[in-house]
Amino acid sequence: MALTAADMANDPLLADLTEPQRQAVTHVQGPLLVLAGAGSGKTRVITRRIAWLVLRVGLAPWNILAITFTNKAAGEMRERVARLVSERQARAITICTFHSLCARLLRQYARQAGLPENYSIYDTGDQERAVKRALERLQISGTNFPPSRVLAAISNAKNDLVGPEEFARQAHDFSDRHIARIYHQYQEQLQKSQALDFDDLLMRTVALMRQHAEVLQELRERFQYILIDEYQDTNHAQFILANALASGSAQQQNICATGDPDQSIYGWRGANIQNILEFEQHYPRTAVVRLEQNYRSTKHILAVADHLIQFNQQRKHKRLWTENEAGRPVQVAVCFNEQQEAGWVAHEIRRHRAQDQIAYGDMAVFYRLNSLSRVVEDALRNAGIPYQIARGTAFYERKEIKDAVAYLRAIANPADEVNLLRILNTPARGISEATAKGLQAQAVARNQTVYEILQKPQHVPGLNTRALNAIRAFATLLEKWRFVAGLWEGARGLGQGASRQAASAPASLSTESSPLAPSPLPHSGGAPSSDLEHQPSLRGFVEQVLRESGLHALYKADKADPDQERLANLGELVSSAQQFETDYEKLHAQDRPALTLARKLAAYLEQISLVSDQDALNSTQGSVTLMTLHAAKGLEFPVVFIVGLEDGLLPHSRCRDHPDQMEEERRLCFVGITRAKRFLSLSRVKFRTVFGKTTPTIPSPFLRELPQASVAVTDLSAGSAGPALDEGDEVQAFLDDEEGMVPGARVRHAMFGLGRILKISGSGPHARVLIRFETYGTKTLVLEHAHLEPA
DNA sequence: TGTACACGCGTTTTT
DNA sequence: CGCGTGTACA
Repeated sequence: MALTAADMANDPLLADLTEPQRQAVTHVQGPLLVLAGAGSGKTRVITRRIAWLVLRVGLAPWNILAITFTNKAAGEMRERVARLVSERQARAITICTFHSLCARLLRQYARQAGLPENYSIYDTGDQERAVKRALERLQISGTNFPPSRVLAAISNAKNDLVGPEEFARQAHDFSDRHIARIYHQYQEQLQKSQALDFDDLLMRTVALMRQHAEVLQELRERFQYILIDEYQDTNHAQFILANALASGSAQQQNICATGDPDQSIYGWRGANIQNILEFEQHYPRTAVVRLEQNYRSTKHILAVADHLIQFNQQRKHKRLWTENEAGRPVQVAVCFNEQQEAGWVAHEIRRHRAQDQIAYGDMAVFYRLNSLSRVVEDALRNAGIPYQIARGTAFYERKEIKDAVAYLRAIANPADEVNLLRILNTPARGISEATAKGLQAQAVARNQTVYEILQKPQHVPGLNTRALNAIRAFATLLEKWRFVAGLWEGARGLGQGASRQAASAPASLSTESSPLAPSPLPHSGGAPSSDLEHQPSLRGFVEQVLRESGLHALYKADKADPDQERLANLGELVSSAQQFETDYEKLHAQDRPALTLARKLAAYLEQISLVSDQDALNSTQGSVTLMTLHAAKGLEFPVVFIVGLEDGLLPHSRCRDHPDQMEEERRLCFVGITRAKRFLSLSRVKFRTVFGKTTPTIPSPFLRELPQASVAVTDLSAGSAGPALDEGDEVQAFLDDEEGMVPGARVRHAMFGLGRILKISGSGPHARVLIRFETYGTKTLVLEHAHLEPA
């Protein structure tokens, strides 16, 4: 469609956009790549584009699929789109993460995917338990193959769509061959438990599409327009998935990717930056739009970010620019130790509030490691500054919550052994370790699930009456809950995989407005409680389970927790169930079959599995936000503090000697810097205490890479109490290129003669120089002791 | 079965 | 340093 300039100026969807932004919004046919620099109005472009497709092109909302990186981003995008189109239309658009899309598709096409509709989703904790069980079964020592490392290997394989068999074929060294066996056994465990891990969600969806042409066809017809945000952080499996959906015909390929290679920070998690760099090769007809004007930050902040990122070698050249005011120079604070650093941050926060009238909610503190939050928290608390934190120990990872959720998971899917075994004797109900082992052994011997064995424990050898009674009581309890939830198998043969038949209904992918809604699946066969009127609410059900399981009593009597914090957390879980139920009922008000307890429970469990910490962050204006640099992606704050700019921390020590990872660390720093709108402070400390050990630090090399004209250094370390500082530790030591000791300079050493400096790391007495000598090769020397002379 | 203590271990970042 | 796990005891 041909649009005149006048058309555009008059269209409220375009009027306030720049030329490149308009191009991105109005491009309709064929692949589109939007390379959006930080703060270039990407979200605005995406939401306008969706509105454009719906309102101007006339596309049906349910033909649009928008994929975001977090659930929170999805929610916000839906909200912003709803303001442009109607509430109802916005609801019909599929906006979600890759993982929740897959979770829903796998439930919708459970039959074709070879899955029960009520499969469990395993989180990291569940995965570790499953790996441990696999190790046990294989008689492999967990010390040589730590579950976390094994899981990382498995996860990498899955992200590359490499299954156990192929992994085994490719495994050539000792370690890989063992991991191959563990991988295989791990999958068996999951299969038996009817559980999927995060990576399986993607992998199984790809498999579903590959094996069922009719499903793929249906999905292609449904999702005619695909938008993927944060494309630089997609992995191989996600690429394949998106590509499969978008490749209906050569004419179609209505795929729009937005992202910024400079903000790719999830390489360690399998993200493949090549996906975005090679987008144009994948889709030859791609229209590329570059958004390089920044609307977010001051000139100084942007100069710092831009200067830093230019140090990355493997990068498409790009320059960010802004018409915003120059603002204040970026502060670099040198502190004595982390207490002083945190105290300084607290002080600055109060100052910004008093002097600049900036609300607490408009300020944030970023750090590389979650463990660094503690000191900052203490300081803010002492200063009386309210804060919220993207928690390191997530709500759903707390013991008591995992216990409670394990009950719900086991009720929904009794085949789920990890969760069933977790609750078997929690709270203690007379089922000993030995008894549990006996049950498991019997399950293996008879090739049945532990749940099935629980139903007829009399066949398990070596159980006394007490154990038998305990088991029967527990089994009865479980069945009762399943009955209440409408999941009871009733007369269906218990002997032949009853749990596999258990009918929990899927969380439907579509809404009432979709004509392509899947036909309602048969569910809750015959259970009397499928009568809506007589079912308890989800909230009531959760309360019932907490009460009757004894969990409530257990934590009420917990002497190790005098403040009853755990009990309060259980209360919070009940609230979350209620909150979910309210939202869910509103969303599915027209869809009576979706309102059964069984379906609510399944949907609730899915949400719990896929929700992340940062989704819980509320943007209330009342408190300062603390989070990791990774979590900061996609956000912005008028005031930003980044703490811990030290070598080994940012960049992290594991990245040393890995140029690729080093560049990712620089991007991470770049992401943090570009979150700031008006004020930015970077800080480092001279002595940091880690694991109770205080050690001198080396400044982050990134500090040397900042443009001096946009930086103001403050040294707070000198006046502080504590061990005397070295005399030579000057304020600007890390920024100054003193005495001509800069990379590239020629120098003379008393013993090694002439050479050229390749690199300098650190400052003051700890600075190290890497020199290539003409006759002695390359050496690293301590600057202080080397007594170098300019040559 | 529950409690108490010692030891040892680990710490990147997350859907 | 702080947590969780594992072991020894009551």
